[in-house]
Amino acid sequence: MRLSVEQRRTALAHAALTVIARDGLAAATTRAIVAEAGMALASFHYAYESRVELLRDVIRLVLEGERDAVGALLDLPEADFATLIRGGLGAYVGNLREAPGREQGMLELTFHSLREPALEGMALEQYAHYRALVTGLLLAAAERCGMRWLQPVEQLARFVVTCTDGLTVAWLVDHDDAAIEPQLDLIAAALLTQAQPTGEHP
Amino acid sequence: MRLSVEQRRTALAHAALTVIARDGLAAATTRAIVAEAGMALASFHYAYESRVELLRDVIRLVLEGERDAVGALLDLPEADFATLIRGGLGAYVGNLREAPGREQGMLELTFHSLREPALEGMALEQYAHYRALVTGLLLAAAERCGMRWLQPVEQLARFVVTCTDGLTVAWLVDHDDAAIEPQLDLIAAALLTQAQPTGEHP
DNA sequence: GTCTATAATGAGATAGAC
DNA sequence: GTCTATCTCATTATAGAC
Repeated sequence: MRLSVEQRRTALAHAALTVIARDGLAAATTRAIVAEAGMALASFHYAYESRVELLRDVIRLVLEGERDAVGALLDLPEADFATLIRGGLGAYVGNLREAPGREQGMLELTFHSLREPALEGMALEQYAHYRALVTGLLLAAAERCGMRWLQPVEQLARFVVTCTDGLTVAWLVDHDDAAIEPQLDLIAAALLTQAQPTGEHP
Repeated sequence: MRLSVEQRRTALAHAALTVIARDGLAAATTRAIVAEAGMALASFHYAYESRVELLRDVIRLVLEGERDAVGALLDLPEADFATLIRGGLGAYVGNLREAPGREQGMLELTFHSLREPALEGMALEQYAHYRALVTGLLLAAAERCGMRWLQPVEQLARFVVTCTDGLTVAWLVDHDDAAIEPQLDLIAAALLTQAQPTGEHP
């Protein structure tokens, strides 16, 4: 069948993400990727200039997917503020447990971006995106519950991303579910100290 | 000059660590490592069975170095508890700023260990070591100030390692020194809520 | 547009002279 | 023990037939 360059690029980026999540970035050679996509090796270079050009698209692909996933979350359930915050953190861990290879793959891509000149700026873009998403969630949660944040939300979002990154590494290393819980409690408590009722919803 | 196998292994592990910190794990080929060590390629395989066998030694080398470095820290200065905790976190960030490539390299090694069957268990060993070191520091700080921890110190140590990992990723991505500070404050505050005076030092 | 075949390079590992 | 030279394999990328 005949595919447009755009279709081929999309298919390859998806295949690459699959391979990266399953086998790691180092194993995501062009050969492994085209095998996953069911294409001939030459088709890769017809669609992409080089492997790093594909990796840029992989990162952007994931960021788009996350925006959609978080967008669906913005319709927050009825719950008290503490439950909402703690539940949000728990939801991230749930996602991590469901797709650990994917989270590890994204961190591998981040580190690779930091070493590879051709990917300069991609890690920054990635993390600016993460923080923007969390900022949106923190604002939505506060509004939902008539609370306001006591320091710039961007700072708190950065703290949340820091914590989720750390939790990701820890869980990937030992898969210790029980050990995650008290950490989530500590993080949630730290966030709660940075919020107070607006007074508009008495 | 003639070197014993042991001397050669040590020299190669040190050279490997240098290359990994400077250029990344992916660039730490056997060729790059022997070049750094000023050896011939064949000498590598005289000392080591394979590349992964060397990587095991690299991880162990770093862990030993950290034990020594932390050992020197255990003689804690006279200071109030909050200052000590906050200062300890700040010290880690200082180390990160001084040797960012090294910290990135260690995370790359961790992820590589998780993907490479021949390195199975190394990541666990690495993180058990990190947590043990932090546990020692937390206990020493509490004792120094007549405080006791309100939950198992191992849990708190795990939380600290989680946070430092997250901070490492964040700082490696954007090198934003200013943005680190409020996060350290949040983390330190979270820890302080988990300690109280023993009453033995009133 | 798609494929097979192949170039060009760099990797880990080894043989064998000294 | 140490070296040069080489093997073998996997990689990215390209040429050129269809």
